[in-house]
Amino acid sequence: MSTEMAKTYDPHGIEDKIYERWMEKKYFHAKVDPSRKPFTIVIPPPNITGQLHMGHALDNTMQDILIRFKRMQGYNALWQPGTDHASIATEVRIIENLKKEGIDKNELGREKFLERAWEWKKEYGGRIINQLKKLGSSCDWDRERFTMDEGCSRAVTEVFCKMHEKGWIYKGNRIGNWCPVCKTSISDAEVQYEEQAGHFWHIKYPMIREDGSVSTTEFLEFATTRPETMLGDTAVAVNPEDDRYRHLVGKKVLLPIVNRVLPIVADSYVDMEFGTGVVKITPAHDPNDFEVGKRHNLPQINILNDDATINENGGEFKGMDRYEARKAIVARLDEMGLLVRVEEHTHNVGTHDRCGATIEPMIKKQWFVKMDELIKPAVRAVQNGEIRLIPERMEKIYYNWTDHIRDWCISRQLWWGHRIPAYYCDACGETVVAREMPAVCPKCGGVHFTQDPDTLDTWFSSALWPFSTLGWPDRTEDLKYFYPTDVLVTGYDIIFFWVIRMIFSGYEQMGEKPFRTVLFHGLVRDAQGRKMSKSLGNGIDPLEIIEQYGADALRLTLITGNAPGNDMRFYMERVEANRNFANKVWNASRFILMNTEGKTGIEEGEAFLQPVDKWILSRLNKVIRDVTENMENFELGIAVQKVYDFIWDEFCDWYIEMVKPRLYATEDEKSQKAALWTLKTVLIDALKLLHPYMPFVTEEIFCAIQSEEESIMISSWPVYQAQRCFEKEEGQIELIKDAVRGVRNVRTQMNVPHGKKAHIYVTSQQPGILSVFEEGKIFFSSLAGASQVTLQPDKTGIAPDAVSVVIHNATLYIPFEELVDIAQEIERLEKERVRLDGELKRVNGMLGNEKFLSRAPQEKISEERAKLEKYTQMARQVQERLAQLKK
RNA sequence: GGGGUCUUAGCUCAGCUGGGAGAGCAUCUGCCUUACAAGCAGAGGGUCACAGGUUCGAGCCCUGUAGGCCCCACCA
Repeated sequence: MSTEMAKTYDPHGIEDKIYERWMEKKYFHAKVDPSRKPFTIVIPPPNITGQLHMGHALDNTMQDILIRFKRMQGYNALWQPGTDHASIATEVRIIENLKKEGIDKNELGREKFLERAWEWKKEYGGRIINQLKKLGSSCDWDRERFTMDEGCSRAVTEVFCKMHEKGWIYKGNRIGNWCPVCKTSISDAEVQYEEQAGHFWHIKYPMIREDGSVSTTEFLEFATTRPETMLGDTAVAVNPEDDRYRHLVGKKVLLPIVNRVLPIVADSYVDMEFGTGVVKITPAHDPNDFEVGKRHNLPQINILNDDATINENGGEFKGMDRYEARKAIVARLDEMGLLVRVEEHTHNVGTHDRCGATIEPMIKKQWFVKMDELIKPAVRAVQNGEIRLIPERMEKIYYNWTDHIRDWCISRQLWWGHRIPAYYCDACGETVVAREMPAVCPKCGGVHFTQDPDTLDTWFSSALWPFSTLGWPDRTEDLKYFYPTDVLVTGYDIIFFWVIRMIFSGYEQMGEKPFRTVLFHGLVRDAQGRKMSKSLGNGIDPLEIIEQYGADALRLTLITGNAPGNDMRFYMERVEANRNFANKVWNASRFILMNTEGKTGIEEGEAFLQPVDKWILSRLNKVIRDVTENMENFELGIAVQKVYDFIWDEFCDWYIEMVKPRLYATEDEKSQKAALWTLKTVLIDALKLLHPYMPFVTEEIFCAIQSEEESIMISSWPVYQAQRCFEKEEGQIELIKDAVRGVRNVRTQMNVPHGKKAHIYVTSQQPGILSVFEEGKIFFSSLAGASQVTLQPDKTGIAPDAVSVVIHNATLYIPFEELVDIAQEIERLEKERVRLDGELKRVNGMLGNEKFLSRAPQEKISEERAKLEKYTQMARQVQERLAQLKK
């Protein structure tokens, strides 16, 4: 960068240029190095279909902050990147595209379809990676992985086979969730319940008499939300305790339309209080009924095709769509006089989280992972603190899931994904699960096999991500060195899909946790607090924000102003405010650069530090300590807030303003060098503290301001230094600041024009205080409009109508030429008196309380005593002044 | 039905282990002071939802009430 820095910071061009340089220099690359401590984060792999959205931006900003922080602290920091094949999401997109070309998936065939999918991956898989780069993400791109690459696929097969050998993966005929649009089964976690307005149809089935004839007078009435499922009814059930129906148990009713005879069974599942206390039982299309059916050995009659049209078991309704059939069946029942009434009814309907279609419970042969044993170490790890969840409340949500866990349905009737390594003997049908296609059937000796057509749930491979990306199942050096990883950063919305599954997979396959800490964040919502969604069109594109305001401003916006794990609202005003901060940093740096340019021997300045230099160094020192501590506790927003306040308030608004006169005065070279040295030193450390959050602007300035180090991102993190702690000077400068603020305040209140200077008298009985002001005289002329500063023990010679400012141990007087409104001045001092009286009352209340004195910590008591002393002293000064004025 | 969470300035939110209520934006008043008007200086504005309790001391801990949001379960 040239000495000519632009007046305002423009991130355009700068960001891309810096990122390219980082890449060329391989700063992101981490290699195994036993002499250094590793720090590892694996990225939640974005879908190859994905476009960067605000959720990604937040997630990756947090990870980048942690990685950059640790890298600067000297850790061998690895951020392992990659992408997810996202089986169903991608498959849906490819089918859509095929449709546009008029091609049907099934006609195309599996092989050709997969070719298309890989082409898609090639074309779009890198898109989101480039978008992550725009954000500044310092991932080790040389290690980029993909859930379906050779290594990850091998890991998947390995895990499937191992768990099958253990008996923890099994194939079962069970009722599951079927998506009739995607034509695949889905796991419980993928079902999203939506409240929908529907109907409650009250229907009655005629009783069958002892002699087998159908009663025309006796009926059993019940209600249903899905009348079409009656085609698959195989019983009606009542509660065994229900006196109304007890005598009917064992008798039969006639299922109208299909004329099937149904037994009346007793089952405690039926709630007597609800509806009529009678439930129709459809074992093939309802999970509860399925269980009831098993208990009573009821037949299961599947009435649906895979596309949710009625199959041959539906008789005359065959071929109709499920909802058409519903209408037709209701109409028929009405004709038959069996429809009692229809009620409006809102109920929860299960939908597929990908396509929104209403799912149908169906009995299918599917592969499952048995969860009861697998989950145990995962629960224990969180209980005993081996894995820490942040914020802590996530633990309860975690247990809430683990306590009610059910077996995980992992097979999907899709083509894009890891194909299940199960092979069926063409001759005898024997199932062989193996890492490769078997040569000979162990049962019949047959040599021809057909592989299971299904693929695995996309989360099956992501569950292995923390170790598959490091080389597992091979015992690689990377794996030994970087595993377990340190932090996982993700949204709380995928705790069940992903986090828990990684944890149990880590323990099962690696015998160890996959990460030490899980840092959860919330959702980024729009300014009205609504979820950003395509359908609402309220999404804000992070790339547009970066284009307009820069990545640094976006990052800061996402990281501040909300507590960990909470949702946040995204406001353009906040982005602007943060862009302004970047500009503030830029301009402060520009100022320092302008003043240091061409100056030599600045480093000599350290020997001639003045109190104000020591004050800012001491403050910086404490900020370094606090910020580091906050970051180590993952309090990222709090940490950066402190950096922000330090830079803007203390460094820019106070320190820089305070040293300006020393920079402009050339006669005192030592003082000037001390100021320049301090400016540079504080700026560089402050930039370092800020770098994880705002990597681009800090790098640009860092490179311009110094030439010793080639990049801020590989510079070392500032550390607290005991010798930079200057308590005395901190106290002195705070006193000066109080006085300056006081003077400014009265000047504004008295409407003194900005250019008008005034003589300021500082009076104090304490010589020590006067000497502080002696050194601080200059600040009053530069910051408080003083024409002259006079120090003296009392008010001798000061105009009686001078305006006064009371601070601790000193009173300042400002005589103005114009007549001062005495009444107004009295009012102002009265207000001050009231304020001080309030403070004194509070302090005296505490110190007058026996119990406080006996129980409060000593430190707190002496703190309050010091305040008592201070306020008493100030109150006395105000009183004295009031007495004078009222004379 | 089970669980979580929120209620703090006009708005959006911080407030980490209990010890004198904060920020950004907005509002008002002055300033183009040679780093920055994307700025500087100053000001106003809060019974920390309500009611109890614990404590020397509560925005923070406990109990209850009211209202909002979310997750899980899915009673046909």
